[in-house]
Amino acid sequence: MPELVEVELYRRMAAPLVGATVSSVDVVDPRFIRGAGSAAAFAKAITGRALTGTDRIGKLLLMHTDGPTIGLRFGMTGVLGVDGDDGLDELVYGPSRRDPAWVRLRIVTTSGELFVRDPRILGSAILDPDTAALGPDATTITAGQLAAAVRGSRSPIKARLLDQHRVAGVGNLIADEVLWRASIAPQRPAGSLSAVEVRRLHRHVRSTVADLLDRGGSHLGRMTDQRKPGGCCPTDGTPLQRATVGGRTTWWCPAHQRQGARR
DNA sequence: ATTGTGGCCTGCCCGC
DNA sequence: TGCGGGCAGGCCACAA
Repeated sequence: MPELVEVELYRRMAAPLVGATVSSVDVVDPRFIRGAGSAAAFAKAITGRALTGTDRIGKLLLMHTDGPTIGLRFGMTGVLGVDGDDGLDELVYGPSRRDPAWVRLRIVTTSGELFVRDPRILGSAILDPDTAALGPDATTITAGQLAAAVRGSRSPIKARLLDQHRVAGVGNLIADEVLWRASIAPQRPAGSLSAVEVRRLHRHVRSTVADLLDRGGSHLGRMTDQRKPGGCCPTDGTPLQRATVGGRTTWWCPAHQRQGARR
């Protein structure tokens, strides 16, 4: 599913359109538009505007104009296309087909066309999204910021990583990969992590996200393909365990991600 | 304030 | 062969 990694790739696809002008907007499915105003109001607000820049905070893609900023969220199955070219071949948990009926939004510009295909409509488009509520982006989060996000909480550490208000950009697959690499059990109360563990977690958040960007997908981690019944830890061969943590399906290695605090 | 839960939305896959 | 149930999870509304 689109996590920070996919959305960053989408942003890079959209970046060449900066400088172009929006010539027309087709809200194919009005359910895709969130926030105040109707689909018609959305189209009217950005038609004729010049695209002035792209940005990304966590999983939120921002396209600035000389008017309102366009915010795009991709949910779990959303894919961005530019000029009819899908940048990503397939999404984990997303259908591999490319049914034209799943296109929910189309923005035509003087330099090319941008569209969002989202079968389940879990994504959305919104004007001038509230970005203040998002936590620091996982690609650049500092050790101090992560420590603040974790401190004093009884929530499972995984739930804390998934909370976009605390850390922006980490989704279910990245969270499992990070905790696996950091040798921290996902259900550990966040506030129970030692200072050493928090620093270790911070290093792994930053390095894992960078690594997954290099690999080109949040599903391309070292343990991701073992997140299935019968899957084993790539490091020590221990059968991975599965449970719901923070409301999400969670896989971890019971041997090297132990419940008790370590070191 | 924090923390947890259910609903949205639909394609896909398994078992009958 | 068709059908129903379960599952996937990002995000938001809502409850305690």
